[in-house]
Order: sequence, then C-alpha cells, then structure tokens
Amino acid sequence: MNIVFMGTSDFSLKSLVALHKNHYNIVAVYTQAPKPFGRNQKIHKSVVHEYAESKGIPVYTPKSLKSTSEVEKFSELKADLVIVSSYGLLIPQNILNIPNYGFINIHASLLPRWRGASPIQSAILSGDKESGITIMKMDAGLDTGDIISMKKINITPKTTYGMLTEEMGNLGTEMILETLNNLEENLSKAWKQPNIESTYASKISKDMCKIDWNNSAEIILRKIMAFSPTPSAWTEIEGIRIKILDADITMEKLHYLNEKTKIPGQLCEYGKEAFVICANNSALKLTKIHPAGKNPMSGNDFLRGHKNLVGKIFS
RNA sequence: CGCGGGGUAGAGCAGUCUGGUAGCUCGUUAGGCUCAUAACCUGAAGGUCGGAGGUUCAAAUCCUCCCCCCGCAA
Repeated sequence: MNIVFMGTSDFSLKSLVALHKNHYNIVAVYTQAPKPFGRNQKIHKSVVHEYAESKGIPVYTPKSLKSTSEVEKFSELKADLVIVSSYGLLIPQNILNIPNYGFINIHASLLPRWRGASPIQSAILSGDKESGITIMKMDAGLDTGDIISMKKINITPKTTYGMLTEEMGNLGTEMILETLNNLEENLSKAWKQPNIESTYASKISKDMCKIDWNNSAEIILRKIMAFSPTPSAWTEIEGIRIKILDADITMEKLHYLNEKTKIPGQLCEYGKEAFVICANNSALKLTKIHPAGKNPMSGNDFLRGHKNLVGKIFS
C-alpha cells in the first residue's frame, strides 16, 4: 500500500517516525515550504522535512494544492492512502478523491469541539477538563469528516501546551497505527460528527498572547499554560518585555496583598517571592519568567536584581 | 547585511558615559543570638570582569576584531 504523509509540526513528526519505523511504504511526504525563521532570517526546513530527507523519502513543499500541476504530481504518486497531521494547507476535493482509501486526519481535539488550527491551545485557554485525539476521514470541510476513533486526555490547571502536545502526539501515533492495523473495517465503521456543539480554534495571534491583568488569576494562568513554552504569554513593566513561563495562583498570601492598594498588574514582593495582582482579589506568584534579552529565571531571581520595580505596574 | 538587549563570584544585578583599591542583594560556609527558625547579628570563602589584540603610568571602563546567550520581526 502506498502511503503519503502530510504534516509539519512536532506533533505530526511523531506519527511519521512511527510509520517509518513500522515499515509502512511512505512514497512521499508533503510539508510546508522552508521559510526564513529566527534571527538573521535564515531559511529553516520543517522538522518533518528534515526527518523525511534524512530517511530518503521524497519531500514536496507546494504553497498550495489547488493548481492542476500539483494535482497531476499528486496523482503520479499512486497513493492508496494519505495521512494528514497538522499540515497547514487546505486539501481540495479533486485531490481528496484520488486515493482508494481516501485521506485520514489525526486531529488534536475531541471533534466537533475545536475544529481548526489551534485545538490544543484552545482547549487549555477555555479551561476544558479534557481533550484528546480524533482520527477521522477527511472531507472538503474544515475538520468535519466522519470519525474513525477518539480517545481522551485529562487537562489539569497546570497542563502546558508543550506537555499536552507531547501526550497528544504519542496518543495520535498509537491511534493511527491501530487504525492502519485493520484499515478497511475501521473505515467502514466511521460515524458522522454531531454538528451541534462544534467550536472553532482560530490561529494564534500576537495579541492573544499578551496578558490582561484585569482578568482573574485563573484566566491568566490558563493563558500562560496554553502558550508555554512557546510563543509564551507576555507582559511589560517599565519598558521591559517579560514572558511568563510558569506561575501559581496564590491563596495564602492574599490577606497580605489585600492590605495594599491593589492595582491589577502590580508587582509585589512577599517572603522574597514575586507576586502580581490580578482581578477579583486574586494574584499570581511568578515562578518562572523570561525577560527580553536575558535567560529564563525564577521570580525570586528577577526581584533580586530589580528591587526598584516592586510596586510598579505590569501592562 | 532585517531591528534590538545582554555576557562582572554559585544566582540576579550595579559599576562603563566621565579610566584610578571589584561592589550590591541573595546563596554557600563558620560562629553568635534564640524555646526555636527559612528570622536577626558577626566573620569567611568564592572573580583570568566572555576571548584576543591595541591605547595608557594605569582598562570591567576607551579603540579594533572574534565568540556565546536572548527578545522582536518573519
């Protein structure tokens, strides 16, 4: 069976590696084109691109699949099945129709909740208690295909995007291998998504990552977790831009904080630890932060060199 | 040549502009105080100031080149 793999991120890489190690016949890999990335505008290939190349698998990086030349190239691969995992491009119907077994997608949410680009971050941001992986047959809609299988993962208040992505990647890999084990039967048993209760996870934008200290500590903590370790929730104080990598909602020090004139975003020190006031009489203890131009450090360390900032306001 | 911040004791920083004894807050360590302590007091150890060259009577500081870390942007 000829398999084509389409994916770009670390999440998808795990599945590709597993497929390759299990000796599936991967005839081609599609991934997003190399882009200028990082300092000095160096061109970087995607992790999937690097891996496929190192294993001698042909790599395709079209900017779109809509052109007739791309459709022709694809049909020449004589794919029987395509596995898609956080690829990043829309797949037109005339390509979906080509493989006998169609397209299968590994999606990192419990569909129909969180269709779209950022299912993992969105689940954490909105405070979901659980998420998971859905394996589905792809159709022309955005993550609207029939469901082949679904498994859950718990989310705690301290689950980060990085941690959840790791777990999701492992689970997705496990599930796609199960699916392939008994492909025809699994495909025939697929069921329709309920169209109620669907939600969409839009792409992550810059402003989404900036912290609004007028929210409660709980909401802010979700944002920190959803964007950790990257791109990171951030804030600013006295012109210094600071990423917040980890924090804890603090209860025991609230009585102390309440005696002060609390302003949301105010940096406080208590028992050598750094706190920031949030809305509704809540506060966050800064446990790991990353000031621009510096290396990541604890809140305590930051205070040691910046006593003058105590009492100032994050914005 | 995309824009910018930084490298000084184990950690976080000041000192650089204007050259003149290597500092601060912590940590570590020895002792003291205390019913006791992560609190307080007294002492100690711990630095080739990222590297190389240059200027100078004298360089963390000024000049030249190099290395490393990071933020933005994409």
